[in-house]
Amino acid sequence: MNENHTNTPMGSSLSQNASTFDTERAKSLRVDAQRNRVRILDAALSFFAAEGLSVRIEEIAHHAGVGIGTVYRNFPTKELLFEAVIQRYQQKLVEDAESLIDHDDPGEAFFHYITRVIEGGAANKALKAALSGSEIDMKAVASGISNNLRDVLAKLLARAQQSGSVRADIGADHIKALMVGTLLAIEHSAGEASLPTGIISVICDGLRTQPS
Amino acid sequence: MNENHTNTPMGSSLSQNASTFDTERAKSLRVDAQRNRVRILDAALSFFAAEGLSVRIEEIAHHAGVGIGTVYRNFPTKELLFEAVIQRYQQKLVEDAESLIDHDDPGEAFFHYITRVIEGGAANKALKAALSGSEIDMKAVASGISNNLRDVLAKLLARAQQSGSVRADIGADHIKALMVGTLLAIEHSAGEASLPTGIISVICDGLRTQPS
DNA sequence: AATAATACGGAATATCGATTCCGTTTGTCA
DNA sequence: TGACAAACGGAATCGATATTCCGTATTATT
Repeated sequence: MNENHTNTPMGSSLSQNASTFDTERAKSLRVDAQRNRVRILDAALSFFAAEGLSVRIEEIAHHAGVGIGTVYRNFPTKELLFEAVIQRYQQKLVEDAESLIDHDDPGEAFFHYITRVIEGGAANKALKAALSGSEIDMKAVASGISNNLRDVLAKLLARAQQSGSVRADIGADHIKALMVGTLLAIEHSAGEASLPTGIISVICDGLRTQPS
Repeated sequence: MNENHTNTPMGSSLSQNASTFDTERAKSLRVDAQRNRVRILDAALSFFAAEGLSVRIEEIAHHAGVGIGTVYRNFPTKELLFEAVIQRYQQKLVEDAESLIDHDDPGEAFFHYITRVIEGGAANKALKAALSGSEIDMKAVASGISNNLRDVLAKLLARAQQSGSVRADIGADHIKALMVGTLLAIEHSAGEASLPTGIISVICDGLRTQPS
């Protein structure tokens, strides 16, 4: 049917392809179609964030003020829609990290960043689903995030470690896993508003250079 | 149909009821039925642990060497079967904790316990599903675990804190959330065998009484 | 051993939600 | 403004599973 579906087994380059595809494609869309595409993405973001992957396409369509068919014309699959939504979020996270790389105090930058990501993502089921790779089998998304996020994280971490504020025996993978875990831990503690702070505190303290 | 379905909104006493129900009920079963019931629970445990809630009932039935109908006669719902499986696991966790309450070194007992639970549960998707309460909406299970586990955890924690080995600004809820998160963090890091150790280490260090 | 009471297996059914299809509507362009 | 292409909406289709049902087989009871 369509061209752009090489469905590469490895997802390394997929995120690049996908956004390129999306962007270029949008230019040749009729104005109403462009508007709808954005609406769909917005609706999808809020619903995925609030309820995770289980929301029905129909619901997203309705909230976006379009029919199901329109959703499918833009995103041939629920999974692809999800990917598109996550791509956006990922983009923000990465840019966010990049803006901190030149910060004066590497340690502060590092802790500031992971705290920010965790607090920001705590209420976002879409992000958690994407990070934890659970539900649906979206290897592409997962590794897309992995690669980009991992890179900036690695930089922030390395600087923080060199400055002596973060223990040296861990790597970017640990951080990534810990962020996912913390995110999910916080979700699990839904209710007690005070828990998140304590949990983040424990994690950060555990990451600091140990006294011994 | 059956009697024992008060479907209490609050799950406080549910776990007790359920296991009582299960046990007493079993006594009046025909011998072959008793055997099948156990087989089903065993099969369900291994499948749920390995693949989470998504396994098909048919698969569990087949592995247990019985027909689908037999599974349903014992557990009217997939959810109830899952609950029964989790109840067992929970039981073990609680007993495990209780056996450590009188340990000489409260701090050691505490860290030993959470480490053990996490390492033991790392490969168990059923436990993670139960703890994180994701997928299916099993409030009963979740709160059942919450209550029992929370109680023993609270005891272990209190003693560890009194002995000065664990920071005083956190509670059992934090621990529970952290355990869930760590479990999921480890799942996410599948692959790198070295990550789990590092992650657990970070958490434990973060929980220790801080030097400052 | 015969009968009743229980359990069993698994085909048939029910449900739920993603995805397809096509007649209708709207935007673009001459 | 008229004609054509591009989009639209949403009913109908498809697929996957949980769950029901009932004729058969097994265990318990006499």
